[in-house]
Amino acid sequence: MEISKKYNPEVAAEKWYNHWIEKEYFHSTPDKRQAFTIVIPPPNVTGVLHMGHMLNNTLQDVLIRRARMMDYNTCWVPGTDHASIATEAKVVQKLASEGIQKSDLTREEFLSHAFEWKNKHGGIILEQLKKLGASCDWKRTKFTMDDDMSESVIQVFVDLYNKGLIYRGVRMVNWDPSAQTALSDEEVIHKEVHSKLFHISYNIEGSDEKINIATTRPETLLGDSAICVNPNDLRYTHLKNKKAIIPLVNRVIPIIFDEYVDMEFGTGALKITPAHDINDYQLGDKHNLKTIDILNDDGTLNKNAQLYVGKDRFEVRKQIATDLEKGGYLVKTEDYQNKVGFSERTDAVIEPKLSMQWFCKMGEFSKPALAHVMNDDIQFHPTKFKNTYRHWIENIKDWCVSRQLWWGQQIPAFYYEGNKFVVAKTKEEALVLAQKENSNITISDLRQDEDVLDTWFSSWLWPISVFDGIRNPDNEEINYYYPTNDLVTAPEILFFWVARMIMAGYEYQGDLPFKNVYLTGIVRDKQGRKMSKSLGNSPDPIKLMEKYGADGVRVGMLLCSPAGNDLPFDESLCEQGRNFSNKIWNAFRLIKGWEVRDVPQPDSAKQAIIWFENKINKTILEIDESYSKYRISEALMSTYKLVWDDFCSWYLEIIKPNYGSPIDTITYNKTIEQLEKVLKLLHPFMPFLSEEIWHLIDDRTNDIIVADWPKVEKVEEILLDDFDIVAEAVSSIRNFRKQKQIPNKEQLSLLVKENKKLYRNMDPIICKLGNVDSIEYVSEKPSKAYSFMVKANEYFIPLFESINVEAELEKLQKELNYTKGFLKSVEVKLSNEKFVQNAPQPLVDKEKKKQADAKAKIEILVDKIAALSDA
RNA sequence: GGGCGAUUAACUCAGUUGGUUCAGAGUGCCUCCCUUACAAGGAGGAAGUCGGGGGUUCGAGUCCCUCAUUGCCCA
Repeated sequence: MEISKKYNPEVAAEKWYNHWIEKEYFHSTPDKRQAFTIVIPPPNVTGVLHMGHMLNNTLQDVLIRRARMMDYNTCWVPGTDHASIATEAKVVQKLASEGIQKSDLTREEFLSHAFEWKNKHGGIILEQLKKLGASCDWKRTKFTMDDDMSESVIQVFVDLYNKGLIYRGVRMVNWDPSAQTALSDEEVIHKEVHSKLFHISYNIEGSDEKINIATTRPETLLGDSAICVNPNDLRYTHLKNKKAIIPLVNRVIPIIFDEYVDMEFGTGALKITPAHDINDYQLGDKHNLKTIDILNDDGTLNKNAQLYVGKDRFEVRKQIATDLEKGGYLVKTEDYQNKVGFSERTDAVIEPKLSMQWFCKMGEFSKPALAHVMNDDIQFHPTKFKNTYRHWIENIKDWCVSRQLWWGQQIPAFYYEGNKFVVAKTKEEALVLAQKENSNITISDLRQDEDVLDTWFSSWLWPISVFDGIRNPDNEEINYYYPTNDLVTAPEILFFWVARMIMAGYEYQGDLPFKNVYLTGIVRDKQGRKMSKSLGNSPDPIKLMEKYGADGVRVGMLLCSPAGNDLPFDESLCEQGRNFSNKIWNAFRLIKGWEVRDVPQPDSAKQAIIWFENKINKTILEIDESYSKYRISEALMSTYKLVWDDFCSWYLEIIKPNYGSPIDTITYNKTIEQLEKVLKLLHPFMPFLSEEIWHLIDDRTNDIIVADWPKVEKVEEILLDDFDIVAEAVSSIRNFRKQKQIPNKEQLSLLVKENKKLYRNMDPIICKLGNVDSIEYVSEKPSKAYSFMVKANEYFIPLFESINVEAELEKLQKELNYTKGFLKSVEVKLSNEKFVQNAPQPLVDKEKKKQADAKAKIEILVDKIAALSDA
């Protein structure tokens, strides 16, 4: 069979993915084994695959594939969320391009357009994940607005309402005038902006005096209810009981006193606009001020403003500044930097707005959510996020769960007789409740709340609702798969999502939703910028996979992504991944190319096998350790080095038969055995390549995807140390060849003066790799020879030409100086009484041994130098 | 403004409860080699006063204080 010189990933990928699906390896049903569950962070239906998804889902796939090999019943549930604001915006936009306004449609008509859009675009990311090799249980694919999922959401809303944990109330909310909906605090991004601070003077009623205030939002003065100063501010004490007159509209407002006002800031006088600023609102509440809302939902001014009615808030800001100046009210304008909230979805400037919304109380929920993270029932990786989490939970505010949109679950509150309402799963149930109040009410009198629920109000139930645990809390699946094991997500949504899932988990299952939370970094470009569509700095993951293979990209992503650290992405990482694929491919090609015959096994091969078996066991220990700490990049690096350095560079080079010669059966079989172990370790990282080679090794029906994860056997550390000595000797011989320009083909002899007992079994390895014809142990150093040392032992390569005495002396002198320095540092320690007294005994003994070793070595070096100098 | 991190080689990062001369890995860089698995490769090599300053200790990259720089979260 002819095997291509380079690995072709595309063929293998498609072939094996289809094979795995056919064999239903990804599909899980409860059985006797232990479950290992991951729920995907549902990507948004509007999206396409980006590098963040690649990283995130590669990690999940690695965890799930390893668990599968460890014989867990693995279940990775995929799905998407409906992303109400983003999706509704897209649908509105699409309709607009067809000349249809949302306002022209009924709710039902709009939703049918939205579902049509979702059916067309909603599955893109999941399809793309298949290219990556994601081993999700596709039969379980969920969408947050599937009927059963929506039912769960509504059920929870009703339940929490009945428990008194959901209420309706007028509150200051974050209003997105572009999407025309309220947002939760978490959806507001505060950004530093350059703005202007306007100093405006208000006349005092019945006096010539004026009072100056400073504001970044002069247009809001039309909604002012008071001016507030600090009672301790001597500049203003005389204004008690006075009133001020709002410029331009000449409305009279009181001057009030409150220590809230910072005397140092601006003029020390603050205009109070309770309808348009959260702090002002609280002050207004305290002082019983009028609330004058001057804005329409779209950000234009309404008739309460009296002036500029119908104009946009930003336009008015410019206009009013001019008008104030004309009227002599504008004292000065200065440049100012402040933070302004923007909508996460639409990037519109957020308007604090008073409105009637639904809220979910967080107080009780937050208690278990905090406790179980702090006591590590739920572990965060890396742990540093516990602090951030605690800080947020401890300062949590009630969650605004209503959105003024149509795309989502409509709030199951039904109004009648004006503002009276009942909350129930269906209109029919609502009627029953309403009729208890008034038996004359008919179903047509009931009007359902127009608003929908926040998308996160769906997502927070995700680990439960995908197993139908809300509607059927005791069903077989939820009992089997819940709690899930690992959650892999971005720190950005720690509060949005992770915290709330924990709350929902304890509320509805009385248990944690997952045991481990792996927080990934953010994928950035080389310049450290976040990857975004607008910057166009994100590579197309599909193209990357075409270029480097899915395995190559997976390795590239993981190589540099320690948990919680940002990942400065560079294509060269995928290149490294591809090169690694190729390296493995060629190692396999080498092995497969050998003719196998019943010939005697060389000693070198025998020793190499013993060594590599220990080496691989040691590495498996390291890898398992790394996995248990969720140090996935370290697990990969250990695997990478095992393959490249230990297996390819050392092991294969040792057992490789001479060109044209066959390999003996024992060595060949052992080598295949080692290769198979290596492939298993590789499988979570490189599923396609490992499966491909697995089947090229042997025509077989069992697949590596469900093979057993290698078990660690005993590690003989001493053998590993011995090999290190051998390796060092080989390197020294290679160096010597290089210096003397002696080709590898030319055989050398090696003499060893053994000052410390060596394990000679591995000598054949030195012969093989160094092309040494014999190793002779001597008690006297030969006169004409190149020499090097490994530990305390001296090695000599006899020379016919004379050696370069000067160079040799220099080399020896250098080593002598180093060793003397070393000895000195050890002796300083040992002569320090406090060290000898305080340090643990084994450490002191170690130091003594070091001292003795160094002394012995110095003696040898001094001898050698003397001998050379004489010559 | 409040909180939490980070700062180790040119780059990205390890460095476990302080204890071998301890400063490490991968990549990149430099030298040599198209040798019969792989040039997407091989064999070697150089590279850092562990951000600055103080302190605790027999001993500090590791613990404490402080300053600087930087990132994230929240207001």
